[in-house]
Amino acid sequence: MDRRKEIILAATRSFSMFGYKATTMDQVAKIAKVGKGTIYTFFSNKEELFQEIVRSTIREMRSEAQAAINPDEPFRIKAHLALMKMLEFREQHALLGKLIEEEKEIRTQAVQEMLFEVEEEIVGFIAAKLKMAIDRGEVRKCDPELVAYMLFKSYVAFVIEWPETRGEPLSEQTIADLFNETLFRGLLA
Amino acid sequence: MDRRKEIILAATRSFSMFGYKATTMDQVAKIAKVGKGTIYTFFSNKEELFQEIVRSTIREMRSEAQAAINPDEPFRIKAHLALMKMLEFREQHALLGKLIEEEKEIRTQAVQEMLFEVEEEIVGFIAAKLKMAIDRGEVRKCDPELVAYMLFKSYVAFVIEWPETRGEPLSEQTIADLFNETLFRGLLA
DNA sequence: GGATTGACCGAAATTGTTTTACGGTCATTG
DNA sequence: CAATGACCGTAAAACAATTTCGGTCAATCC
Repeated sequence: MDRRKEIILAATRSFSMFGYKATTMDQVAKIAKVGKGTIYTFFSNKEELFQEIVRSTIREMRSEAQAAINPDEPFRIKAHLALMKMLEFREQHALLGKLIEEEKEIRTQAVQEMLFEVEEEIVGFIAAKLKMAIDRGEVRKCDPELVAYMLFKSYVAFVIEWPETRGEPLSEQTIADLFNETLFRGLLA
Repeated sequence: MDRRKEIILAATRSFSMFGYKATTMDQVAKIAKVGKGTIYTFFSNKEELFQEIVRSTIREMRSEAQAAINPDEPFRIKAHLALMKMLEFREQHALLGKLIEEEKEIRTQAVQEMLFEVEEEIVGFIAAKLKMAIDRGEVRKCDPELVAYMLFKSYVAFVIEWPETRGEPLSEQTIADLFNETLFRGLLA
């Protein structure tokens, strides 16, 4: 049995169930059935252990997004599916869901930083697809980073914030239509 | 001297300097040079006094936005100028600036509610202009409320959030160009 | 003798208690 | 009878006492 893997497994479960702050190194050691000192032979501190785990979750999210799209489809379809998939992942995945909750309620610094990395990954993913669409002439020339950022923020606004403040969520079709008739339309070459 | 006016003046100064929570009714009474009980003959409680003041600030913001635009200009110009003006007002105005700070740090409920009204005012303002543009055939048919919401959220993202996370602010020209070439372009009839 | 451990340390958070401050009232006052 | 400020109950701040936790390292084990 691989001690390092056991530690990561235990920490993942604990972070997912209790969040970053409420997870103690003693707890992780106990679940992983190792001495607390052993953890520190693999990870220099709690935050590094945490970062490693979140970053592997981010890679998982990227894989799922990649798997959700078909390279042949137009950019607007790819962007919509990828954004919806990643936003859903962010909310549904046990670890990230717990972290979002913790950020809202406790504002743990380490958590804020990692959720920012999640955001960067999503924006970066969309920016890369957008750049490809520009290169192949499907989309007009524009700053992919800025437009990807706008897409991300707008999707978050409609998928997450709108239901929170206005009560009723918007259907996925409504959101897709809205973007098709405004932003994506303006992007067409 | 008008007691009611004096009270509003005193409360405005106090809310602007110390925020909602840190303003006490004793403090307001002292500044206004009235007994505390007198305040309660005009306002039923602290929150109502606060609401009255914020709502008058909102009207002030609307006036400034209205004054900043020319009815003859195309929607994209009006929307840009109005959004920039209102976002600037929101950040620069002593009262609203203090409230934004208080919301971030203390999350006072009464403050959250009033800042939500500020947001609603901005979105409503843009939605109204958008509806007019649609009626006069300048802009394609769309849901004005949803598109105005997207505009607001995107502008906040670029004007306020981008500089906070990425360090460097974007020039107003960069922002205007970005929207002209994407969202506004997609809206054209 | 290198890997593993958990008792141990100081800092930081939590808990429990006392004191203070505050929003709102209302009997008194001018 | 409009205006006031002492007064009330609650809620928050302040303080003290206690516990918890991240990280270390001498002792232990294999």
